[in-house]
Amino acid sequence: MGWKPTYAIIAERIRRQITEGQLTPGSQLPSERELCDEHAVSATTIRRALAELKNLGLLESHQGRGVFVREGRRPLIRYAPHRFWPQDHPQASYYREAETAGRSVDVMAESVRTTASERVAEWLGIEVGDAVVQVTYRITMDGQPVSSSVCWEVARITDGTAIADPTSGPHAGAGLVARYAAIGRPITGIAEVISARMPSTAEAQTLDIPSGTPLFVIEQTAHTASGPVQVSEIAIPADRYRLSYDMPMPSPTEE
Amino acid sequence: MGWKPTYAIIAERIRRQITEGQLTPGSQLPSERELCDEHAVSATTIRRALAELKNLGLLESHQGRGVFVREGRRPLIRYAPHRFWPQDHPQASYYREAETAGRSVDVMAESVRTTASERVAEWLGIEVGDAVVQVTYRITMDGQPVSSSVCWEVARITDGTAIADPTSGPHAGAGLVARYAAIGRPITGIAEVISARMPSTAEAQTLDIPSGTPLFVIEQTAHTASGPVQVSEIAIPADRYRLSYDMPMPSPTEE
DNA sequence: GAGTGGTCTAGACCACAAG
DNA sequence: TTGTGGTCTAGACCACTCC
Repeated sequence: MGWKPTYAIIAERIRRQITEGQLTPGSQLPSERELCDEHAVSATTIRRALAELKNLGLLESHQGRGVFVREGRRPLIRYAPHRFWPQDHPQASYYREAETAGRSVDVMAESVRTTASERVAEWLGIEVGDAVVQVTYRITMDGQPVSSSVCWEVARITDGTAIADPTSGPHAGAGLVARYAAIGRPITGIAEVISARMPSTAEAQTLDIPSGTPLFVIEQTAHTASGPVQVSEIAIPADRYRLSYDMPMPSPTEE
Repeated sequence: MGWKPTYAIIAERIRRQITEGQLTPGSQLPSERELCDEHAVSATTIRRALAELKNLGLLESHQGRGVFVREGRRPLIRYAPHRFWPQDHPQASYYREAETAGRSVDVMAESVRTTASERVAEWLGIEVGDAVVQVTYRITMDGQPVSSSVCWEVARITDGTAIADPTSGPHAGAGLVARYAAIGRPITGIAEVISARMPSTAEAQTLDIPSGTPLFVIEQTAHTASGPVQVSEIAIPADRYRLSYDMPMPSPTEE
């Protein structure tokens, strides 16, 4: 029962060196060859031990340079539902989040006009093949990508209005509540469904996700009185954000 | 640029066999030795390819038996804030969730009286060392653990009331809103902060988490008019639940 | 060029499951 | 007993980084 494989023992040793401060964030570990001698095991066993710790997000390796103790930036907090409210400014909420965190934000957005897939059609309550405006976003803060998302809007509703193209015009960069308020279709509610999974290798690459870090996937639906008008699939590496939801209870006096 | 390591190519091949239905959920793969011959590579390379897919949650292996395609149960949905409302029944919400999913639920709860740690004290707005009631829950559905949580309540508030011990008395098994309503301290709001990370080996064991599945960690705070009365740290394997949040917007005219 | 991590090989031994 | 996955070894070659 008490037995542990060698690689796990070594991983535990190194882990303790990190938590006890002998290995500080950003510092470099001895090379794999040196670790082999130090622990008197073969290279594969050392590699297996290091792989465990990389998978836990404690180490990161760079080919040709070495293995280093990861230094984690504090995750931002994504406040809901506050983030959706256009308080003083109608700007999209990540601008405020970056500002309060003292980070510089960069947004890449591309919009294309396309037709609804089966999934999007059902989600938006329209027919397959109906025209939709699809926008892909990629948001980086201080050069680090923090989210990538795809967003679909019903073209029939926004066509000919000031918000027809989310990436240009007077309301570019505005939050969705402000945008739909501008065309007289106020958002009545937003629903989010959160899942978490490991990123694919492609996602890990484009979002610069260290191994061992999961991905939040948020399916967001914005409703108006006449039905959903915008849906988004938002991917956020879980080491960049925490998701906060504030849920006030209606007072029991009127029950 | 286009080069991929052998193990990645093999992993991709096997992955395609799964997505295209040649390997059905629950079915067994050829043994590692057979796969070596089939793909003309060494055992380590095959193992590396299988490790990738196990890490993605597509495969699971059992020593002495073989490697199998995992069959995933559909994740439940945890509806917030609805789940907190004591609609017809004051029962805790997982009972309803299990019922609608047609699963049998089993709850293990243990309460102890202890003192507040620094973290819990700050969280609850009390002093370090103040008396708290700590409850640990472990909820299983159809024999599969779906969450484990630790919950702290301010003893000064509940002492001497009908809800002093959350695990016994007339309100055992009731939701927190119902419980605090019963002592005349209605919950005015609930806040949740969600993070996701990979489980530790201990967590993976007790929650029966397959490798490659992250863990939701929810920090939940229940507020009354006079401040927080209960905080919980809830751990949920991300393949068991999706987290839904419904956020209606107050209409600009009234309410 | 020297040192680093990344990949791969061929083979050994072990623990576990099933007939 | 046979076949399975799990661990480990010793050594090779490659790609990358830095001097």
